[in-house]
Amino acid sequence: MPEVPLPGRPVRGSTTGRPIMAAFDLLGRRWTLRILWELREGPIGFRALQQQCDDISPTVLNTRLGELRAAGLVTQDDAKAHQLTPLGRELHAALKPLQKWADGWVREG
Amino acid sequence: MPEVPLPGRPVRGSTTGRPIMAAFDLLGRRWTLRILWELREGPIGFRALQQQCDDISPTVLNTRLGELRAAGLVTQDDAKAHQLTPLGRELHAALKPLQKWADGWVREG
DNA sequence: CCCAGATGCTACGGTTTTGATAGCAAGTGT
DNA sequence: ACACTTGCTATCAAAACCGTAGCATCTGGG
Repeated sequence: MPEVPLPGRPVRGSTTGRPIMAAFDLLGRRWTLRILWELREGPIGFRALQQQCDDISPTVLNTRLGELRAAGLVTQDDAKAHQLTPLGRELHAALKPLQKWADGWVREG
Repeated sequence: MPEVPLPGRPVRGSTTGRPIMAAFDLLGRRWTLRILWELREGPIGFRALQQQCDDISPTVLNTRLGELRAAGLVTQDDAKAHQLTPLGRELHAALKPLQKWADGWVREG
């Protein structure tokens, strides 16, 4: 896995360690936002999640899940199902305004 | 420029045209979130913006600015300075909760 | 027990994105 | 005229991403 961004440490594109920069690095990777989004309904298996994500390639899905786990946003239970941690759920909540914005984008853009 | 995501049309990773999916595609490209963030203080020239963004390569910066313009989030004035449109400012506002979340990430993660 | 099908992933190779560096054309100041 | 800045493009290399195949494990019959 190519270096997981965490707050308090330098990340791709910023050496300051500012948390928002770590978030930008993490979320600026393809599929990351989408995966977080699709995890909102609770625990889900690898293949089911893959389908929810429009058949994302298993390579990338697995990489992203690893990053999200390392970042403390996702866990995997005994049955191998993936789900959001409390922290992950908070992030999902923080993305709600984004959805609202996107809906407005249609009309204005 | 490789296909700018817009709401209402298929994008990378989703054919539904759902606005949030277009947003995920756009924001899931490297540097996009950061650039929006650094534009918050008003009009800024290309090279100054480049420096704000930790010396992002001009190739990518220019590509991203083009995408953001096509998406209606950024404009360029007569003096070539780049700035957020009203829509862009709304998006920036919608990202505020993300910053707040990131600050909490430090403590919990 | 044996087989078929499902599940969680990993290996591999090719394509696309991203990036570093150099540098040009136009504008500014002196 | 001259140096310097600014906005950006060209070129090539590195990294990320993707599609496909397939292996190992598990589950549910029969």
